[in-house]
Amino acid sequence: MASPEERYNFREAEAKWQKTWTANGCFKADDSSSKPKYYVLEMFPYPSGRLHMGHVRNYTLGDVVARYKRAKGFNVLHPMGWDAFGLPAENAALERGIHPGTWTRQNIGVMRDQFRPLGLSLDWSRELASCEPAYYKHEQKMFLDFLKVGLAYRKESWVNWDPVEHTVLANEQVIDGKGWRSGADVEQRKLNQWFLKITHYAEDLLQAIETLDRWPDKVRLMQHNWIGRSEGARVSWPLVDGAGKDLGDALEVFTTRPDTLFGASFCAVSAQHPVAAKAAERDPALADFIAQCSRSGTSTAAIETAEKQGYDTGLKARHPFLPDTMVPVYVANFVLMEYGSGAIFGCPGHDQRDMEFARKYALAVRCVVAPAGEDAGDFAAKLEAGDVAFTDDGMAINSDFLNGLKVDAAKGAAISKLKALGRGQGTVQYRLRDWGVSRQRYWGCPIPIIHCASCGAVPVPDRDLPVTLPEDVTFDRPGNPLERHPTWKHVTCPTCRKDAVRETDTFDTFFESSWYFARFCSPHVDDRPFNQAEAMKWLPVDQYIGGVEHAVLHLLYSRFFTRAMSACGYLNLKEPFAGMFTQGMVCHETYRAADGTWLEPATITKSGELATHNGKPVTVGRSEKMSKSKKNTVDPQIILDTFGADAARLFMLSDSPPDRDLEWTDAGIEGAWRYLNRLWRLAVAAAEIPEVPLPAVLAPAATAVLRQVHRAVAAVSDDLEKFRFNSAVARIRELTNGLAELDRGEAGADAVYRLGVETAARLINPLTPHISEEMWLALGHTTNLTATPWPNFDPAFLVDDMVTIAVQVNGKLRGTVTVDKSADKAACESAALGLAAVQRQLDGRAPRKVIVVPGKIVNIVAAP
RNA sequence: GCGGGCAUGGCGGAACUGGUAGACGCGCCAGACUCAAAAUCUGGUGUCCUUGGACGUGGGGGUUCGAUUCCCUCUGCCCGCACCA
Repeated sequence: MASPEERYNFREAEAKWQKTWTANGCFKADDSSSKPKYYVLEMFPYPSGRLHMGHVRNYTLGDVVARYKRAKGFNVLHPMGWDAFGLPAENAALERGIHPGTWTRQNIGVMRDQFRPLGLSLDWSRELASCEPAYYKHEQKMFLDFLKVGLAYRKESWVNWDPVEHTVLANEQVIDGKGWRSGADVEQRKLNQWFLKITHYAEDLLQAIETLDRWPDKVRLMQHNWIGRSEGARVSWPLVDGAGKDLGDALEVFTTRPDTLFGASFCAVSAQHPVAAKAAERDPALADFIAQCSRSGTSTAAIETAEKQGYDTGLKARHPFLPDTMVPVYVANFVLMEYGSGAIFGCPGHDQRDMEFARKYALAVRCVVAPAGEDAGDFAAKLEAGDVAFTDDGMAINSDFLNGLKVDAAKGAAISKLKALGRGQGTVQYRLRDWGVSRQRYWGCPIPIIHCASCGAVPVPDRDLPVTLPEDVTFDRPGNPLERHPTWKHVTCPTCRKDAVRETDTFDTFFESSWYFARFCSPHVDDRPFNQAEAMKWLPVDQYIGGVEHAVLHLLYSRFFTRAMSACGYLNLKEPFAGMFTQGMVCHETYRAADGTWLEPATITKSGELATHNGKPVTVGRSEKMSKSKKNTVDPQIILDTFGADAARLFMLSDSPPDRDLEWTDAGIEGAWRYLNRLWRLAVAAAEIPEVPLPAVLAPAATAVLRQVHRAVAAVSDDLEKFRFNSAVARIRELTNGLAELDRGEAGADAVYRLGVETAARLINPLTPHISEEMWLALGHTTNLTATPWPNFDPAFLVDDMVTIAVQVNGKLRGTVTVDKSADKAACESAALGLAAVQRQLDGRAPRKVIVVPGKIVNIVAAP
């Protein structure tokens, strides 16, 4: 049936507006604008070839911000690109024989096409793909600059080596000590790797977290803990051999508890510590023990709970304060080479790990700190007989010159003494390690270095950049194709012209994502990564949006890169992201058949509480993150085809706060679709009303709705500013409910109705851009909403003349009274006391006390 | 183990700095329109008893005239880190 109530034709409308926006260049960031800038960025996607609901949510959130800020008069930069290097492309090559580059570029094409129907306000003219030489050549240059200023270096380090795949594995790729794909036992190997000196900025990265006031506290805390600053002391313990002879060498130890030095009963070094290696030369059993420690990976939870084990080297260490006291030196499996100096001193009384170790190897336990208010002697006796270390604050005992000092004071005194004796000093230690960027992979950015037998590691000269990946590679054998390519790596040394080989490692793919936000500011310059003036104009990103899974590494690496790029003259900036928002995941119920296999939502039939699959009952599991393995995914393509982009966007925005997980439901998307039709009917009705100014005199009902219009503008603006998109939708729905209920026969009601529908269209435009443009057009406007400023509100309409206040007796609600907004306390009180319900409660008793908060509440306290 | 977060109707969620708990939506119930269905519209919907009340924001306690909101404690779930000396 064809009538004004005809359902909204999203297919036609959405395609039309997408075309119009593109044709008019509505979303191009204007480099010469005088408006204030606003840079909105969502984390760029990996081109997996398929859009998923997580993408839809992520880019919708960013789009709301971009469109809102544009309406608020900002010159908005909202670009899009592809995080295009990475392992899946190599897996595709392995499984299907397709070249990683071909696969990746095909996927980009497919995904770009999938993005279009979402109606995102993106500036596609700045699109980039990190796998193209035009992009990655700049990071090769940057890396060489980092090398020059000492922010990049090469060192030997321990890696997880998969002997079957001939490759290094990331910690996440090692499961129970075995390679994730090969299943082979992972070995600890020493390899020459390139590192970026992120630790150079440890303190600055930590301090500057304070300035990131528009980041979630959670993310700031995670970064804080990741950097892991701890204050302590380096203490040196002169080494003595088994016969008591000084070796002229000292063991460097890091401790946060120099106040407990008098409780020391052993020292321990890591299995990878030089002292261990040296001692093992004369002791095959020790060598075995060390080998055993290296074999057990350092990454899995099982190993972390493993029992503490040690091996006595036979060496002794001389106590820094007590020259006549010696303690044994162990090699221990729980001491990490990468932290501090790879060696510790053990004080079993005041460290639980040391306590366990001491009990196992029958070492002395000596109490040197006792809690205030307890008898030191009794406490010490109990502690030394038990298995639990005391780690709280207290008073030093049995500790010579430290006795009587509280822990903090004792730490200071111990450090002063160490310094005076030349045996140590106060120091700050970080958990943060330098960033190892070498990967033994093909599909990444080549590291621009040439290894020459006589000149060492030589940077590729500028004139020879970029070093591009060879196309003719095969993946039929394990290992890195660059390594076994017949010609690619064989070159002459740029310095001495002798035969040399290229570095065959490529960069960690976090490298590309650490600076793409700057490239977006001037994506077309060729001789530099970006134009500095342009970058400084747009950066920092005003609002960055992405998943919390990148809360530590990607964000920390980008913060580091921004500093490093500044150190090399590319920028003059510390922090790349002024505002950060982490969105929740998209979840769905899970379904399992009787045999335990997962079933896709589309194959489930539901009637009431019962769910079936082909007539057989199905177990409905809890809602979990959409994943291929649990088959609980919903294909955005199907949703877009069935309901359109606006419905998908509206549902994603309205059902949950954006930082929380969202549960995808059929009912939800259908509800969103129904609302769009409701909106459209309002627009069709309003379009019939001629555009006239609001009359001076309005009927009370019309005034009330007019008030509602202004309130909605105020509330929605505030909600959008604060990322409360779900609440913004609720406010708009309240407004349209009010409009639908308005009696149009009353004076001025038509004009208010029209204004209300127009306002609703403008308010919902950032959320559902297509239908709002269509409404705007239907209402007779010749301009686009993309170019229409955000509506204003009149604060006078936000307050009512009369206010309804709650009346309580003894804190319990007994009724409400409506009084003039300027009513004083006495007036409120007498109005409240006039309520029948109040009198009934008082039952003749006089109020003992009356609390009046004007405009809010009257609470009458009656005698009990 | 350490650190952080969350807990509100059948469901998703709202409630600004302590002041009418449950906005808005989903679902459900009843009715209207229809030959019928869909769509749409109207009304209802925290729980328990009879109008009027009583109870109610994970459990227990506290502060307050008044607590979803602040404090203590317990329970459950989620996330991060994980022998970091």
